Amino acid sequence: MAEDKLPTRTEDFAEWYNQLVLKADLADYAPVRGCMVVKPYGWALWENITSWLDREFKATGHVNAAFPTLIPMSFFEKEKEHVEGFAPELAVVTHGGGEELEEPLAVRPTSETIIGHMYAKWVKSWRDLPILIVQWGSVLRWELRTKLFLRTTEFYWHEGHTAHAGADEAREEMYRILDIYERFCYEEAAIPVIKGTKSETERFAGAQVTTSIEAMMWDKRALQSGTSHYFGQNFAKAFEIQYLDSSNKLQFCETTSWAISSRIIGAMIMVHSDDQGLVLPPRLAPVQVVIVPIFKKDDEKVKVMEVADRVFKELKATGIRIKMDDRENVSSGFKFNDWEMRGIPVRVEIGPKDVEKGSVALARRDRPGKEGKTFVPQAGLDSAVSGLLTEIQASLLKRATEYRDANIHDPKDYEELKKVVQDGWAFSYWCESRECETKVKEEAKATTRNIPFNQPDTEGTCIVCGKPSKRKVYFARAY
RNA sequence: CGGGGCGUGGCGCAGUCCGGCUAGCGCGCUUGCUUUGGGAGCAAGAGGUCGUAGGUUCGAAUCCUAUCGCCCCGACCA
Repeated sequence: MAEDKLPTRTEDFAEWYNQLVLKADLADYAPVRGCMVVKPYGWALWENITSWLDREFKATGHVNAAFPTLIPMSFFEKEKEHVEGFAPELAVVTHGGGEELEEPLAVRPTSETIIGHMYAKWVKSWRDLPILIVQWGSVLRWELRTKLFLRTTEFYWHEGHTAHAGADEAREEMYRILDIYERFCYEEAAIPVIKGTKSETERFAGAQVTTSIEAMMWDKRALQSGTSHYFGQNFAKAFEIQYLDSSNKLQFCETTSWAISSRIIGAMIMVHSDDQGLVLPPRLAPVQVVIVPIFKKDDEKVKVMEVADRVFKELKATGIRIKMDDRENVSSGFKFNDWEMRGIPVRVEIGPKDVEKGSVALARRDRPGKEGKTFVPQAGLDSAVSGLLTEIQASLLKRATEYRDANIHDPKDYEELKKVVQDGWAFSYWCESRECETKVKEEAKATTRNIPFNQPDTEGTCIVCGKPSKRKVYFARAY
């Protein structure tokens, strides 16, 4: 139950986030350290996310499959960078059936290794390619500091794993997926993102190229919201994924992998939500409209409920996800706050006065309180509501985009860079050397987010060392 | 692992220094009546091996010892 107020975002952003997740009924802490329980409301939101992505993946020729949770430890040894990257966060099963295992089994932190092993078995000929498989499930990483949705020991995601005959085709796959992720963020989550390439140090363990979409949260920190990797032949060589090409030569495959996780829910919270609670984009909201009937006496109840039931049916018939709040043990005021906490985009209030006037009160969640409330006629409500949902969706994206753009800076020199990344992002030329990147990380606590695909035509000089440099990068403090 | 804090009904806490009688308070929960257009009121209830295990004592939430767990701050990550 959402019974009292959240701390404001300005007061304590971290605590605002923690309480919001609990009070909006999205998730709860599990009895296991660092793990969360995704509650039905949170899972419904996740299902809306996954079903959109699943449809897009299938539309681009991908198929779903499932691989085991347990992976032989030895698999991780096969790719040098991969093992170095993941060894510190592996959970390992050492016993089974009361006896110690001959070979310990890792609980998958990601599935490149076991899938690579299987692909090696399945691929013989160029005719077997490409393989375009997506696995939906969860993985486990032994994180030191956890936070609901953003970083938990176990988290939910999809991982796409593809194998191709040529490097160009594999690279195209990586970009194709990143485009789907981008489209998801803009069209569904109403989150503006920047597509780009990760620096060498920020790259996925074992990848040749890692691309990402980066989003700015309300506190101006960056959140990597999706990634897509090109492995070249790294994993193919480690796992011997080979095929005979059309001229009967033995070749290594080119592979990719990519993911969006339940972390995206954290992003939606930190981009859109306000001091009243959760704000959800209408396209993903599990409940888009809630009806709150208001009455005192029994005769009022009969009249109000008659209208409320009719409105409910009319709206439901148009395909809107709608809920009737006919609880009688809580006050209307409580319900208003309760649904605002849960982020329902549109609230329809129907009271005795509305019955008389043939109107309803429409409240939009992106403008909380009385300001967002208008009175509209009951006639034609379905189009008014669907119009409002569309408007809210667009307005959230617009607001987030303006906020982000207003907080991306172009510092004149290194001193200014160190200052602006404390409360925003810097977009600066960078020589792409590890030294300059490390310096910024150590002195400003900001990392390179990505080198965007869209670059200015001009060239410049590295913000850190002053050497000529061709491309600009985003520096930001990140989650 | 290093530093700081905390374990007492579902949640948040008081009580611990200085041992004492039926272990309190707020929120939530249950039941009833009155309420309901921006977080309702009254009344009556239910609910606790005081993290765990030893010890000291006539007597332990309180003192001693051990142990477990959790949270926050520093090095990794979707």
